[in-house]
Amino acid sequence: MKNKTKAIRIGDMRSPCPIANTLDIIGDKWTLLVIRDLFAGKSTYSEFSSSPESIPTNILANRLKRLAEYDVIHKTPYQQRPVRYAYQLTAKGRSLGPLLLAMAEWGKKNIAGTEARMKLDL
Amino acid sequence: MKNKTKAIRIGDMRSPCPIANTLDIIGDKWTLLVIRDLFAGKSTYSEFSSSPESIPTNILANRLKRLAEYDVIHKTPYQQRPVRYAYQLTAKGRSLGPLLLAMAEWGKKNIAGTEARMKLDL
DNA sequence: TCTTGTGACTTTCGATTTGCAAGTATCTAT
DNA sequence: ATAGATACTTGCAAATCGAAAGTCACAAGA
Repeated sequence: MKNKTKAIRIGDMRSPCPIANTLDIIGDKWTLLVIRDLFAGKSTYSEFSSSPESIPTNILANRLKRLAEYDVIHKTPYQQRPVRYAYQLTAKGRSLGPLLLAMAEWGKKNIAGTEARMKLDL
Repeated sequence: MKNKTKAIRIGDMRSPCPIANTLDIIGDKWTLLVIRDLFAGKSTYSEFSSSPESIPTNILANRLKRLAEYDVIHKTPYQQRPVRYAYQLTAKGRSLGPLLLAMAEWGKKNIAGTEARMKLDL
């Protein structure tokens, strides 16, 4: 079976620029924090919710949906009765490691008072 | 004289995470496109405006202001009569090179139809 | 069985941000 | 005097955000 992930349609792109198109997937205040949590080993809705930044639940649901549509993460039930879901990074998602690392490095060097309390498996 | 750039106040941070705090400066659809343009050698308001993504002028003004406040870029008049301004990356801004590179690489590898038409001096 | 609790969302709705269009200000050139 | 360029600012409707409350499925305890 084909995987049914959404691809950005070339005609709908604001430009062919790889940076612009990447921003259309992960360019906002919250998405990369969810990705960070996934790299930190978190995988459930409630684990993401309990991160220190307190992402609103509706935003979290929206971002998880978008990331799944673009095949950056995938959602699987890890138990029945009651159904519980786990989100995991796809290969595409894991390849965001260097980007996340570059961002963390920049923040640590350039923003006073920042501190990495979470170890990421980048 | 002291430089009067805005620092993120520790008490106002949503968390001490370097990634979260970096996102509060550059985490949106447009900011990194302006940074990209700067790395491509552009420096004026009209040059940013004429990029293929067509950033709205009010958004552009707002982002340039924010980036200057956080000392990522600085604005200098490059001529009088009439006054014309040039924006340039600071050292802090130039150190975003690796992040931009990581983002461009991810986009090229993972989003079909993207193509780098601009060469950046990262 | 009734009630409480947990996980995973969805809905509501006021506040904020976006983005298109038009307007302002300064100065040069014709 | 009028037009054109650069660099913005303003107005306003539409989209998005975000805090809080509600929904749904199931489990476990009283």
